[in-house]
Amino acid sequence: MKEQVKDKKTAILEAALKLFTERGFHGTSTAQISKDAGVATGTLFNYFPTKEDLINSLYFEVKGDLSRSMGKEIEAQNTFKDKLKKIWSNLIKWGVANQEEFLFVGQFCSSPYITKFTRDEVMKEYVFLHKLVDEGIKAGEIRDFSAELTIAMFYQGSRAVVNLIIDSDLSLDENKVIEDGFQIIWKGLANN
Amino acid sequence: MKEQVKDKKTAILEAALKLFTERGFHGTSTAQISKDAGVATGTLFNYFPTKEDLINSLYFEVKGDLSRSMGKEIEAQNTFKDKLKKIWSNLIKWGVANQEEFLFVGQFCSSPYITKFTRDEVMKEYVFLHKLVDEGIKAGEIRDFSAELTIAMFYQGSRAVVNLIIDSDLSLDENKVIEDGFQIIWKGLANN
DNA sequence: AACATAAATGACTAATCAGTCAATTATAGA
DNA sequence: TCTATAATTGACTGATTAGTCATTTATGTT
Repeated sequence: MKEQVKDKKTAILEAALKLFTERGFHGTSTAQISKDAGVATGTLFNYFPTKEDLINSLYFEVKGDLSRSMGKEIEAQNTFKDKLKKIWSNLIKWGVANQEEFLFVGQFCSSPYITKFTRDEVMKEYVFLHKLVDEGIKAGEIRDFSAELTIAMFYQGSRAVVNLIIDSDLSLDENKVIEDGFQIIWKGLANN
Repeated sequence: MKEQVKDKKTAILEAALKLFTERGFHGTSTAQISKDAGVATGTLFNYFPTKEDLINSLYFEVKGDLSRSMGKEIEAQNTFKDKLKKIWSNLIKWGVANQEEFLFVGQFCSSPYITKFTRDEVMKEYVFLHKLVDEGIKAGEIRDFSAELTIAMFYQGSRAVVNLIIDSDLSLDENKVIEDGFQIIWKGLANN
């Protein structure tokens, strides 16, 4: 794929991300996306046959980025607790640094425009978290609740913290609330 | 307001709830809402001057219902922990029993179609939770993190549990996961 | 029954939508 | 430079949209 081609495709995806997040799927016209991206309406449909293809591609890209960020530097952590803490701060820092993407994922994770295929593809990238939690339970590091419940509480907790940081005025100490949040979730999950 | 009048208004709100949840704000036409509600398109605009008025009324109603359900039988609980536990199970049971409403609130809580006025009106009903948490902190029942963080973790945790119950097959023991979830969040928040 | 008022109707409109396609422009190899 | 192919364009279309309004129907009072 040539230089300029990639630029246009990227410009379309970026414009779509911003507009979908601001105004939703049906609230955003393809004409508007094209205009924001600085391309003709026809160009959009060269890269994405339909509007649904566009949002599915976008969802896939964003979730992939989140997944990669989440897993960064995990190997370098020695203890299970440190690994979980790293994932916690990775998740939150990604959300704060990529607020549009964070809101987009929140809005469209259970949207009917995201196909089962896209959902399944995305899921594959999160297997490692499930594995890690299973290991943590087996090793007696965290309490033996279902891994699904554990992951859901952990993930939603991290989203709660991001929302707090986003909504707050600037006086809020970001690192403190990340640390406090982890204290809460870790104490909740840990074995004793 | 007469009997039949209320019926039509209610029918419109119910149809709107279902369709907005399924297909989003712009994805749902007023014609479709009217048709589902069994009224003429003009009738909808007698009760709600614009589509935005409709969704704001709906949001207000649903959030009010959630708020009232959340606070039920709190006075009957003796300890702070029991009060929090009651709120926890009230929140989750409301979500499970009102899945459309639950998804609607999740989708539209940060939507641009909900006005600041509606948001502020809704907020007023949640003051009591903030007060309760403040009291709990003062009494040394729960740890001294910011009330906002505490409430956010608690609320998102309850949503995590509802999502789990909704998505799961029927083999999942609902009461068990409510209880387990509370164990996690309570251990996380409690002082020692 | 006669009247007044309120509620309900659906055909209608101007605007906007996703997606098409014939024509144009840019790129690259010989 | 010539030719072939790929990328880009935007005017266009049939379908759909939120909202209007003149008219009809239902309700309540005397």
